[in-house]
Amino acid sequence: MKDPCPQHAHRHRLIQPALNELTDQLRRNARKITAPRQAILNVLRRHQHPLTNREIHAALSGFECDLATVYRNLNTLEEMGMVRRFDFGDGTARFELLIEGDDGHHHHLVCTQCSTVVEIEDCFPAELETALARRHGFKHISHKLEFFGICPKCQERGRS
Amino acid sequence: MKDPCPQHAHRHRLIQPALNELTDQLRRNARKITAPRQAILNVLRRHQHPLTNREIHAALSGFECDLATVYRNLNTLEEMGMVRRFDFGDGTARFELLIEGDDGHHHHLVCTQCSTVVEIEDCFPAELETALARRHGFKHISHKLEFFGICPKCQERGRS
DNA sequence: ACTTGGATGCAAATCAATTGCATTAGCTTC
DNA sequence: GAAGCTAATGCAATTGATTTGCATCCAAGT
Repeated sequence: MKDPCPQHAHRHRLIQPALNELTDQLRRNARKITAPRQAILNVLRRHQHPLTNREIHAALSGFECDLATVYRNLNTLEEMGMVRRFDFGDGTARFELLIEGDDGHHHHLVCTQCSTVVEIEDCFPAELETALARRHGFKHISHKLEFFGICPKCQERGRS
Repeated sequence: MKDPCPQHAHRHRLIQPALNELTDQLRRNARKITAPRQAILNVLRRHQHPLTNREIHAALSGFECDLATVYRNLNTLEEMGMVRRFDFGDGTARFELLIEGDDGHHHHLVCTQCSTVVEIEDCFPAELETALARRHGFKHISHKLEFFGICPKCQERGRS
């Protein structure tokens, strides 16, 4: 099978979890294995970069389900810790499938012109974050971090 | 005049720009000095922490203007670089007045229970960001970074 | 004072996301 | 394998933030 998403070939982690592993996770969480659910997981499994609800809905190959069902499922999948929600500040949430055992913590570099997404390995330094929490007396601290810029291709286009 | 916003007394930078400095900035940008505009700037000037359009609209003391006007003004003020837009991921934008000459770059620590906001001095290390941009060939790189956690007061409340 | 284009008010439209409700269909139990 | 319970779904309507069309108004320049 060829890469389902060539423009995101630069993504590092390209493990495709087997579908039955995913359904097992559902079972363990006392969730029913429904057709929409499986179709959605299949889409997420094949496109391992942040997808909007709408994109997921559009990518449901063959099988159709209501957009509201996609929204509902991504919310429950997030609660279950099977997907991670990202916010690129454009008003629509994006989701990525998580690999079991991996908390999926990572960030993105997004092109402000063509929306190309690169997965980033860097993260805000943990010791700074800990110090920050202590300094202000906060507990259970976390962060949202995304980078924005102009990708190489759009720089080319700009010059032409 | 007492602090207009006691629960944000921990905010460090509490310079209140004079209203006429702000109107000067408008003039320099060929913007008309209108009553709604001044009222909005006045609100931002008095409450130097992130405010939603709705909050700003509600805080317009005495003077009333349409909510759409608030939205339009914050967009133009953002274009002019007089305010900075923040996104805490709750679906509504927040704005802070910028001090002239300061690019206003900073981040926040937000309580996920009571929404208390603390301004943060830390930032993602510039050298890491530069390296990141170079590594992926991106230009004009920037980032969005916000921290979330449980504030001291809510920790108390939780225990009781 | 006169003119003009930006600014405003008001209502309607968008757009993402959620929700109420009747119906359907997994999954457990017998 | 049928019965029963409840989650899950489809569909339509709703919410909430934000934008926009349009007629009117007014700040600023001449």
